[in-house]
Amino acid sequence: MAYDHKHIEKKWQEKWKKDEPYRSTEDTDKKKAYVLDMFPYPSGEGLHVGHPRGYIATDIYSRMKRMQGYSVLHPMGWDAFGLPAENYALKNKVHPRVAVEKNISNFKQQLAHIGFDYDWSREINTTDPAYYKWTQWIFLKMLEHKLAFQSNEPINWCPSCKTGLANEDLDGPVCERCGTTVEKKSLPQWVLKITDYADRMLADLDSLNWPEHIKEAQRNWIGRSEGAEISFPIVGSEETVTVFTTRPDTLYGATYLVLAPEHRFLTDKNYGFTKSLINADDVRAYVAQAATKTEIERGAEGKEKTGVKLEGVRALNPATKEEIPIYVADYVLGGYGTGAIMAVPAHDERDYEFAKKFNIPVRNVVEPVLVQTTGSAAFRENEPVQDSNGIIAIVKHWGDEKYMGLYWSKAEWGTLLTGGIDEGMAPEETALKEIREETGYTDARIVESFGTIHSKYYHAPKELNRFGHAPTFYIELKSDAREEVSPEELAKHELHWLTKEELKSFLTATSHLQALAFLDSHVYTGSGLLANSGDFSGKDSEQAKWDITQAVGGKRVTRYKLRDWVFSRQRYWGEPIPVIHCPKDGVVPVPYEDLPVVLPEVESYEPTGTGESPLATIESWVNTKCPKCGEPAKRETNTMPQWAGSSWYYLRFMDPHDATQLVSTKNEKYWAPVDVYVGGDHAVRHLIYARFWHKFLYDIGVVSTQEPFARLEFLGFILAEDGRKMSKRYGNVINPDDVIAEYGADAFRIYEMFMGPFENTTNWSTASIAGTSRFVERLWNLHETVTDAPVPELEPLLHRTIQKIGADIESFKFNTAVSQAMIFLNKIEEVGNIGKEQWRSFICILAPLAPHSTEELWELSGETSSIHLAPWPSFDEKIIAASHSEIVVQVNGKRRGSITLPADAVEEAALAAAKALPTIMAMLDGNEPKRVIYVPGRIINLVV
RNA sequence: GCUGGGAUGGCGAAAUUGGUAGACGCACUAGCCUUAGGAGCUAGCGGGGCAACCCAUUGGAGGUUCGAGUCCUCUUCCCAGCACCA
Repeated sequence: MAYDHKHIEKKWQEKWKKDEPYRSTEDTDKKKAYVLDMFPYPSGEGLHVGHPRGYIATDIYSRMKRMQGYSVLHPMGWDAFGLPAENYALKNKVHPRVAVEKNISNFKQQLAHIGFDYDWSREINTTDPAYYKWTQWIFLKMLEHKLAFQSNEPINWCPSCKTGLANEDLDGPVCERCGTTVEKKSLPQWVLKITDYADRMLADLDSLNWPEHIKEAQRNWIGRSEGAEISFPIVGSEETVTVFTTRPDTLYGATYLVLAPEHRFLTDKNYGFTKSLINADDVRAYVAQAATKTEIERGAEGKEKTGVKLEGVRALNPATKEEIPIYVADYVLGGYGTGAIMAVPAHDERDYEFAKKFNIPVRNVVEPVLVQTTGSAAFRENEPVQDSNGIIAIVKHWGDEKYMGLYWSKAEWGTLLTGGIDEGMAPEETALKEIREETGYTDARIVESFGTIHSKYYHAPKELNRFGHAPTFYIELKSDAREEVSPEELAKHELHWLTKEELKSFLTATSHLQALAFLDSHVYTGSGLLANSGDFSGKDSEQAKWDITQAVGGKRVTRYKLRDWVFSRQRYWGEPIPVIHCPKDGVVPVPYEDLPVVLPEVESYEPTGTGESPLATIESWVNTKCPKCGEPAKRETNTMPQWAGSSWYYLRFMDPHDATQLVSTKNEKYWAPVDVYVGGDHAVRHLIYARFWHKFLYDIGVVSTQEPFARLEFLGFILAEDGRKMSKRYGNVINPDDVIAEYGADAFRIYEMFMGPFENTTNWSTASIAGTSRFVERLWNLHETVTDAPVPELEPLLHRTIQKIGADIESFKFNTAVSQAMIFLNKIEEVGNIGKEQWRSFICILAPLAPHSTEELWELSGETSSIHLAPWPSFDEKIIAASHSEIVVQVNGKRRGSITLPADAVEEAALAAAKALPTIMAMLDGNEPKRVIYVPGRIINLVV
């Protein structure tokens, strides 16, 4: 009889609902496994086939863990506060609460068809007052620990969503939700000091078993950089401009300062130094213009630098004691560092670009040091070194876009024009002289000087290491005027005219390649030897960094890109921020015993757009009494952002019904941390917020682990068959309900896992699901071939299959687990029957993947309890090893045949067997192999 | 530009971590079965050969090794994140 998926799947889904075999318990006799999905946002669109992929993975994983004897926590819940739900409700003219309830029940029904093992008794919903009581509780604790504070700093404001946003809610310069360009707006805001945790969040990333790209994204977002703050006095004033730089070693090359348009010296009229400003109007106009420009405009204009010089105001470079100009320019960001920089055009691309435009001097202070590591001139460590001075010149052809290359045939060595500097002769003079002597060209002009390139190499003729110091020039020939060259010079090298590209492969010395690089980019941003830097000249730039900082009274500081978390939203659908504003006592937290502050039911919850929350209009709710003095006071009307509830929900699953505490110590100790966390996207926001809250809860003793999620598995998306995202807009959405109705939940589950590696993004293919559907059918049909006695032929492969499927599920390689199952199934069909115990083992390891059909087959085999509570089968490595009897015979590393030998056969036996093969005999042609490499159980390789 | 990850048949992919490249599945081709098939079965599916076998081959170029998809150097292209962060 064919497999009737509709009937069988329904039968078991109902039975599991009734019997609750998946109830989680804090069973201290067992090891625990906490397996968690990123809980969904119940949108109105319902699920498409991409959504359940992660849920199927955790389902399979948790089912296996349960069978392996673990106490499993695999819960599900709903993240339902926030803008999407509210916007959906507004559009459809229903209350968000009603919309959310409806969407949740729709989601739950869809999930039920797939046959998940969730413990629904632990379901949570972030919009439930019993839940968000604890979200508010955490906020109050943060307030208590001064991690939550009020601020009036301008924040990102989305004019379409009518609310303030955190940096993390932006997609570049636009609101990630609606795509509207955000504005800057000053509003009283609640802010969380996430930056206090930046260092710990960065350091602890190393301890996490997470995909590298996600850790990297977090490192990027935290954006730690070490540098120095250095103060530049303003000439004729008491004021100083403090700049942040990661390159204090280049201080001697700082030839101007730049203030961001947002710098307080420019925006705050109280700063006296502006009195001496001659062109105040121009400056003010530039600042005003920059303020109206959105970040996208600032960035878009081809990054062409703009700015205005502060005429009449000068700063003192504390190292050189030179007076340098100050500019305002929008390439400096107000929000990072101190909002002011020292500009070093010689060693920073952006400063160089600006300096060229405004004709500001460029002073080289760091010179590259190269070590020749390849070729005959490779530097020899631990051998004596001799200093030498010479020049390097890039010489351009008088007519073509070609450059001079010299090939030294004796040394097999391609160079630019070089030459030693004679005592008392200027490098410039030397360069021109060398061109004349070595090549005869007389009509040469120095166009540019690149400073000195240092290089360590081995000088073969003298059998000595050299540390060369070479001033480097770019020289153009004005004509082909040429005098005679002495025959001995001519004999030494051949002259070639080469394009830049050709020169790149022609040159052998790394120092010459560096000279060539200067032609394209005039800016050297690396480290090296300091020059033109007073007492520090000649020192290593990296080592001198902090000495220079100290010498000018600067201080070493660490800066982050990460901004504090703007935590207020001027919208209705969120957790009310639990504070009261009292005219007398100021900000007063709502007493813990008064939590939760329940979101009031209202008729109109439209955002006002004025920067006030819609809650502000509900007088009866807003007006309250101060908990401290009892006088009339007003409630805070802002709500929390969408990410609040999801920042700690994984803790509530451990103990979802405790009305007296967030999570009991007993349960937290048992379940924490989350062993495997599965989801896509959210690489930065949710994970960084949750880690922040978790570390805070650790600090106040609520949780016992430093990190919430020990292991993270990243989920690849499923695209539509046409390669685009599944969306109503494109009409390419595949609904899992339809797929399941046609092929069954088991085939659907297996297909989603078989599509490709779990972290890969793949296109959905309805045609391909036929393969896994066939697999379930064929598996079903096999139960008629079960015999009493075990089939010996199947033993090795069965054990290998148990081993591989277990290991693959453990490491989230579901695609190869499925493939192994198919291989074994093919083998059973080939053999024709399977022993009863073998069959039971096989369906047991398939149970996590195909929970319905295997449960039915289990029952058919005479069992009365659930297969999902059966023990996971074990395997015997010896039986697996015994099957590896075929070993490959190679000649010179190429496969030429195979022989069958016991795995523990000695080399002599293997060699004899190999030699006996006709092909091998022919290839050896009576000779003995020169060498034999024998890897028992694998290969034997004969070298002839 | 920076950082991280990739590139293997017509397609999704696998490869015991340096040891038979292309497992498994899809699509395709031929045949069988069937009133019919978007069902099932058998065989084939890099190139050559009736065959045993031979040759080529993991984006490209070099290298290390008895042996390289895997390690090293250079290079091209693709994806993702960040991006005037000093």
